Amino acid sequence: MTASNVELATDGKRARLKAANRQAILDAARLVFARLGYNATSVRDIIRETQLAAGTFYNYFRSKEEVFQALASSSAARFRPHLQTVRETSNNFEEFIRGAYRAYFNFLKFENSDAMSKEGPNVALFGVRADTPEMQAVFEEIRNDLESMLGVMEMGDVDVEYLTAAAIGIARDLGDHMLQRQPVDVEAAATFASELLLKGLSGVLVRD
Amino acid sequence: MTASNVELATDGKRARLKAANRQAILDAARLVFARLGYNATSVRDIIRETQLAAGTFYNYFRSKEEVFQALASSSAARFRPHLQTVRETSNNFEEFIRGAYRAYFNFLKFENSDAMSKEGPNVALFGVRADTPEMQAVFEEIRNDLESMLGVMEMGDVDVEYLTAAAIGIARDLGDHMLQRQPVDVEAAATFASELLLKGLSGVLVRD
DNA sequence: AATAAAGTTGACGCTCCGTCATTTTTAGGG
DNA sequence: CCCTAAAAATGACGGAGCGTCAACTTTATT
Repeated sequence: MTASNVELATDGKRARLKAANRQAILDAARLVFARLGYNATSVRDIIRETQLAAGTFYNYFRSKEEVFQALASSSAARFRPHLQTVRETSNNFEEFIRGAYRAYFNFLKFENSDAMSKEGPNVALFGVRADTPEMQAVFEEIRNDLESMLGVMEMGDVDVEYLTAAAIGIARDLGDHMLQRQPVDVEAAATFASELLLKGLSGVLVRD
Repeated sequence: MTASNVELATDGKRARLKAANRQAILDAARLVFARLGYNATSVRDIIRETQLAAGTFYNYFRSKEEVFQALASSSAARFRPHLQTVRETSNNFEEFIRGAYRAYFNFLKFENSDAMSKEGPNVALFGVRADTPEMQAVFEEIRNDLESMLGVMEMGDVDVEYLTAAAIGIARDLGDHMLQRQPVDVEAAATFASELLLKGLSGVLVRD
């Protein structure tokens, strides 16, 4: 290794190119999935959109599914900081719920504003039917949030797993319908979901 | 045509065989989807499970997608009578909601008890990401139910489309989680969903 | 029995799959 | 600067699935 290690950020041409190629494949996949729909897309369609050869694809991903999962994971990873901000700035359960729905619907709106997917909306996060570790992590994260915030309050008990599932189910389907309306009204959807869940919570609480 | 038309139900060997072949393909598809998962299944995998030749498949369906949609439609069609019964035997909004969730979760339990799908549960109805006309019809049906039942009551206004979306979203995701628990407790899930929605409704009502 | 109509069949040309031996590119020591 | 080893890219290859179609078989009709 040379004494003066000038390039710190990129760390050699090798790694730089590798990252660039990987990203090129991801970008191409995103584009082609949007253009043809996931099912109709072939690995060749994706690789053809890049400057790379067919075989090179398999140096980076094992299959079309794996690229999709990588996209889904990255989507979930991009969302997590938003959720983190909401968690930090919320002073109570209600604020957290409202903030989380607003953050998710906003995220959905912007993720879907660039490339319109052919097979329905929702390239992003929950709408997608991929169960990547990253997505499960978001589920667990929300579940933990709900659990701790409800625990702090002087309230009865509740099936937190079901509550989380319901909260996410509402987000998914309401999100789909929100995106189909013109113009897309994030606040309206967030308010609807929040009110429903907050009031509904009183129905599923079991007093000790 | 012969004067004495003995066979009324089946109406000739031609039609009988056609129906049998179609059903054989559907059965095979259901089996193979469950065995390999939808994405990994090929048309050849399906046809190989029958006594038919490859080309024959295309006399009945245009693609794997179309078989899947047929299965999804039939699932939705099987569910509709259950919903109809609930509608007829319910005396008020609350009974309808409780009955509908119970009916759906029950349906889900039995539809998934025979063949375990590999790529997650939910071959049935909503869990499936196919938007067949038959499925949209169920959405509209529920939407109409909610609209008319809420209209009859002396209550405020509500965004019925969003309410329907939320109700179905809850059903979908709660249903997934219900199926993963041992033993599957339909009543618990139905109660949870019903209480949540019924109480939640008061949150999304806008007084006139 | 003869003919028409409907339906089945499997082979065909095509595309995509994932692999792999070969070639090209980069890293780093002498 | 050069030379070797490791890393990575390449595209051709065997295998499989795709949807079609001309030939064939089965059913209906007169």
